[in-house]
Amino acid sequence: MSKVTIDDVADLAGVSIKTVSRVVNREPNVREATRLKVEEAVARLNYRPNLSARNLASHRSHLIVLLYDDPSVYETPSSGYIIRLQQGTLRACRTADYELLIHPCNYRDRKVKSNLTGLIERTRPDGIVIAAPLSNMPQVIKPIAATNTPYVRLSPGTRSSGEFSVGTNDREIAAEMTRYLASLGHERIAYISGHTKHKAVANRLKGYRDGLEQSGLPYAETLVAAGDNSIGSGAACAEALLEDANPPTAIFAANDDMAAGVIRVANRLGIDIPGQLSVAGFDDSSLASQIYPSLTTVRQPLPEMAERAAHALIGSSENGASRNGTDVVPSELKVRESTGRVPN
Amino acid sequence: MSKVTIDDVADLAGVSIKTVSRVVNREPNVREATRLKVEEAVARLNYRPNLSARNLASHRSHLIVLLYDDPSVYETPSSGYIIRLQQGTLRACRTADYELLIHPCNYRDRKVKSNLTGLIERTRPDGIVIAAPLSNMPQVIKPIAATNTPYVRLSPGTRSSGEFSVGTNDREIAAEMTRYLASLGHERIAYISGHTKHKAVANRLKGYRDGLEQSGLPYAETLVAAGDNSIGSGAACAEALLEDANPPTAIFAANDDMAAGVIRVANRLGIDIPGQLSVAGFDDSSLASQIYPSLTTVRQPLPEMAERAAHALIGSSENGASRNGTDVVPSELKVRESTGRVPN
DNA sequence: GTGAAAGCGCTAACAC
DNA sequence: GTGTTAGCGCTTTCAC
Repeated sequence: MSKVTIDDVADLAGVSIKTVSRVVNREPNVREATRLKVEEAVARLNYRPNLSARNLASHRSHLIVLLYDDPSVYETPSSGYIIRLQQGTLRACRTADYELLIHPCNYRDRKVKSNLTGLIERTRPDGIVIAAPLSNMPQVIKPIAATNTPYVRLSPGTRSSGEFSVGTNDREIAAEMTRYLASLGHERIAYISGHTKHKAVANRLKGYRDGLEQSGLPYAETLVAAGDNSIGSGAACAEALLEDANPPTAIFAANDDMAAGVIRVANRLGIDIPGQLSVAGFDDSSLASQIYPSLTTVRQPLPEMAERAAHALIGSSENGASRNGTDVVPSELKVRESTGRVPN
Repeated sequence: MSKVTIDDVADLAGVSIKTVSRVVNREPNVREATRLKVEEAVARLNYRPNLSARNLASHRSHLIVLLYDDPSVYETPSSGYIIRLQQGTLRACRTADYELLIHPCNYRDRKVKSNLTGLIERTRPDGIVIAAPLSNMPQVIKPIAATNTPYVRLSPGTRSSGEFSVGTNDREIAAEMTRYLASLGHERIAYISGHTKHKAVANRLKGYRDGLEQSGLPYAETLVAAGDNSIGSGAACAEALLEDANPPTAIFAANDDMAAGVIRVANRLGIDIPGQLSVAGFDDSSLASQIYPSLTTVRQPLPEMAERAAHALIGSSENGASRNGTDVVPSELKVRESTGRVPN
């Protein structure tokens, strides 16, 4: 294995190591000819700067941490959710020569704080991307903020000033889905809400109400059931909703897993989807396109959101320019087989 | 944020930095009383050694890389597969104070080699866990081996001497599944094979044949279809198998996605599962328990396998003792709703 | 524009 | 058992 160091490159190029450093770090004040010489030497020797040496000297680690809820605890979030987040973050890291450290973390644990400060002090990441629902938990955010490590929150649910976050249009897209169902003739559209800890998910309920109103449909509490994001809770809510004397003709669940629970119950009860009942989810998890019938849902641009977050972090570590405000990357409706016209 | 260094600890404890280093690294030759003094100072100051400084001085990075097939390319491997691998690797890392770098990698890319050597030269990981199917691809293994970075292959499919790998009993468990189906009275048991690139998956076909033989059933080429691990290919194979004049009563697919494709086709064709057709998969992906009917499948101990692999790597980097041979962690049958007695 | 020297925080090798 | 001295490979001053 080649242990090419900056000295080797400097020797070959006939310059000082400082100049090599300048070229490698794309700093200004290098004559074009010199730059070319150095770049050629770098290529010839296949030189790669040593991350650790770089970090030690520069107090920058070229490391980004992706923080998300530990799926091993309750099997949520779903693996697809995490993988898409990782993909986006990795994309940003790769183009900028940063590495990604993943850190699933259980917010219910008493030791979250020491867990997080330990991680940060050991690895000194240049930035932390915090996925929902951790992104709106004080016990997660506060220890991180206390270390002065830059971070970006994903779908924090609420806006807060002085920091940067990336979200999507949860509320608007939930309204759009509701209007879409109404446009199919549905008048009794039920809603299964998710975990209230997840603020962005809570916004979907508001969107549902907006959508009803925009469609001239009344809001009825009997048409709203409280799930907890799991398949089982979706099934339980569906049973409760469907045994009503005047059952809904469409059910909109705040995530795909719960929608899958609805489909499961409908299958068991011999209710045809979408003939007798339309079902819509949220997330476009891998499940959504794989189950039968495939699920009409909302696709969140998770990779893009994570990529923007990581990109902002990398930018601020490179040139100190930290952004603030909230970037909104719009979600989109994915209409599939599980929704159709209201039965007549 | 505390920037406590080893000097601060040494000062407070009234010893030299070397002694602090010894205590922190659990090296021998420290008097118990001294050790306690130092440990107290470490706790009081909340000292955490700086990873980069450590790495630079010791040529060990306390970093483990998990390498797997890039799912963004063909949506395989499934996200559940990757997440379970990550969980196991993380478990090993966490207990030993190592960090995990994830590296999805596209083996079809011409630049795999420079991609991998670049990663290794930049981060100098103490070890690499290589997931299947990358674990049996020369274009992946060779560049890694050339860098002398310790690695462990997961489910390499074939054994090779002089190195350590962790696998499972693919062949035996596939035979067991086949015998299980036979024990339900099935005599026409079809098999849908997966990607031949994945050697461990190829072993499942051998297991299927073993199982038939052990059950006194003949092997028939017409009952074997070649899929490519995708849902679509499972569906296509199912259609081909089921339109036969004498169709199978059970279909065993080499992975869950293909089994889901079979179920999909059966649903469309109005074939009842498991009443008229039994379906079995392999992997116990999240899909398996979520679809209807839930899938009888094989659960691979992926987290345990990855954990053992990472653990071995960490051990060899700590004390230089590298293992070899193959550890086998057994898979187990998960009998669910999709299999039942043969129709009479 | 470029280079020389200092030092980031730690561990290795060797003294004591 | 414990401390001292050199670096690890880079970036950061600050000269030139």
